[in-house]
Amino acid sequence: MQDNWKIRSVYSLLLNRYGFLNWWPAETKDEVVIGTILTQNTSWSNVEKCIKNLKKKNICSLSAISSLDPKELAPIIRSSGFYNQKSKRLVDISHIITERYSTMEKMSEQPVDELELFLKNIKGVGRETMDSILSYALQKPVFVVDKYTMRIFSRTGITGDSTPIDAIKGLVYENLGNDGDMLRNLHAMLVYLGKDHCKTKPLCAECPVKSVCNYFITAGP
DNA sequence: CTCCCGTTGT
DNA sequence: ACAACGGGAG
Repeated sequence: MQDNWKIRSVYSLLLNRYGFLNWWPAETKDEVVIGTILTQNTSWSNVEKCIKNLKKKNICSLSAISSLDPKELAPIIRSSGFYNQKSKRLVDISHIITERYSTMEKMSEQPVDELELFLKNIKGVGRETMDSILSYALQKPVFVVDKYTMRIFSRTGITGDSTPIDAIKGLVYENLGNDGDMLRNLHAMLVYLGKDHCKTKPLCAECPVKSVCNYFITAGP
């Protein structure tokens, strides 16, 4: 057990600023899965339009998408970028999930280890997408590590520059516990912090965690 | 390391 | 016009 005061400190500073966020904008579990694929290397505003298009056509569900031809789906999700890849991946994952579990409800009854093995073998589902599905669609107690997490943890000095994802997750579980709602809230707050302050060119002036951030204290502006 | 891409902000 | 932005596969 490696004790890391800074991570606890960052959590409470973030909670202070953002409060409890009930996050991942989606109406259904299917929609979360669809969103995790569409938002790969893409900002959320681009994804929203796709979701809107899918809803308008009444095909915003895994069962509907599973019977689509990627060729006809591609133009509908165009605004998310990489639409040819994502179109194939989306039809593929919809097929595989509905085939195996029928519904997301059924799927969420399975233990995490089994779900991990299952998800990890799907093309187009990498670490972050898998963890996002586990956490936000299936309500499992999993911490999602994304680009913002890495940047914020490394700048603050919570982790080193290239700490592996598993180590980051371990650090979070050991110091903050593994309550699902808390883990989802932490990830959500880190996303907000990343968008608001911890950008490539950081805006430290109003940053809620600057008091414990190595980047601000030493190298910072 | 390269390819896959549209949207938003400057 | 052009830079910033953001995951995964091969």
